[in-house]
Amino acid sequence: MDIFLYNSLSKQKEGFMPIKSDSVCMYVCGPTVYDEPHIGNARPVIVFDLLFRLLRHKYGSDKVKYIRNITDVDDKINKIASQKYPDLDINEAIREVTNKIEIIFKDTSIKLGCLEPSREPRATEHITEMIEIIEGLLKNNSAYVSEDHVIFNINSYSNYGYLSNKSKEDLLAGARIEVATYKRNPLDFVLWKPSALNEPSWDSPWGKGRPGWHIECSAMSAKYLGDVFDIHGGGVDLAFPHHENEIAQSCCYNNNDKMANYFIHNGTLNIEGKKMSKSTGNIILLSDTLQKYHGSVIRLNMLRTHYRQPIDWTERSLEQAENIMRKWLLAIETINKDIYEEVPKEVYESLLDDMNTPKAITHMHEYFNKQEYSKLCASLDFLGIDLKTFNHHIKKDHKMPEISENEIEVLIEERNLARENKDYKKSDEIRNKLEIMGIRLKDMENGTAWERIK
RNA sequence: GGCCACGUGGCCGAACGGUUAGGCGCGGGUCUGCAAAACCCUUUAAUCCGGUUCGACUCCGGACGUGGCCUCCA
Repeated sequence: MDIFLYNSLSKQKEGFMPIKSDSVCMYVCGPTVYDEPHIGNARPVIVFDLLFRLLRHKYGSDKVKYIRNITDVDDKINKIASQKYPDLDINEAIREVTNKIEIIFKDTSIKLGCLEPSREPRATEHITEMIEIIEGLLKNNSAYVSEDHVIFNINSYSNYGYLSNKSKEDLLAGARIEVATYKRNPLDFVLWKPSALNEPSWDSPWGKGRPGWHIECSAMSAKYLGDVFDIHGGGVDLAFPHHENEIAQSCCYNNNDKMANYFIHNGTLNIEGKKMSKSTGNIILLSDTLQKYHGSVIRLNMLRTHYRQPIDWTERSLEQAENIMRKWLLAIETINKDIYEEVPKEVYESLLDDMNTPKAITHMHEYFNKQEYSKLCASLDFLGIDLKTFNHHIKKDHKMPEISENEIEVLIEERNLARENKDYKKSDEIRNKLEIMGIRLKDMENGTAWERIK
């Protein structure tokens, strides 16, 4: 059975055929490490982790190469670095910022149940490769030097705009771009730019400077995956200009008509019905959400929406996801989780069909209803939804009440004594008292259990 | 203004040219001293206007709405 994926190049679902029949190469645009990861960053991380898992299942875990870059050269980074560490040398300050954010990002990815990519190359470690491509583009007349900048000449690539379905004419017509004096054409973009003293810089044939945004992906994807590879992924907002420019650069440099065979884009994310936006403060940091919800809940909530659909990220949907998780967890506790179980057919086939996770989750509800808990468990495992640590998360909650466990136990005993004496007024008082403190009692056949409520 | 995606029941969210999606929530019930949990039952749909068709939520056109990209935010 083939994997079917929606290819942004052809604008349709296609059966996936890798270049080499027995292995797969995938490149995904990773984070610019200048600020703490937010919920919007989580979507591509989770979506492409799922694709990685799916490909590994089909082709073998050692047959899939997944490269996710780390963009650690960017003017936003410079700004933050000089603000945060005004006393440090700019390069050291930048390293402080990027190292710190990179660690948080990786730690967060793990909490979201994501496997580590095969490699996470940093842009600053590939300046040489970028310069090499830029030199080649100059030789080709695909680029020109102007006012110490190296600029890509858009007219040297006839297919420009194909991926994002834009014509050069339309782009020019709608251009609100302030035309920089060093650009011959407003759509031309920067490959290399000069650096001021307070900006990071590397030596180059064009003087001390730094790379433009797009060139790093062309350089790193070629280095680790080859001139043409199977899958290039990222958020749909990257299709233009980022991926479009990458394609133009890579194809002109290699004299190819393609960079990757499949471009896969995940949809955008809104928060409580409104556009996510840093400037208006409509943004949710993953660290905040992770304090309230386990990573598995975030992951399940993300996968309840098909990856190409826009998601409206709401507190309510998160609560729903958590309800489902709790329900499933209780069921699964009754079975032996250590018995290895292959991913059930219905779930696997749903995922093969352009990663239809909502459909897969529907099947999981069916398993639950039919009490086929081992199938449910295997499905969760395949989706990377980790029940074991979710389990711990619930138990951890129980250990951190504002009143001590001892005090709770004492009150429970007191209440049970009252119940035996049919003093229900007193027993209800105790129940209410605990409820106010966030402790809910459950009278089971073999005693009274309690749990923290939110 | 240009290009694109989407608009399903209280909420989330699929499939499909003709048959009940599913989940969450609400309501009712069983259980319980009362609750909670669990289980059972129940509820409802397709933004609007045309067209194609024996038949459209599903295909086509238009309107309206939401969102994305065109401004180095995934």
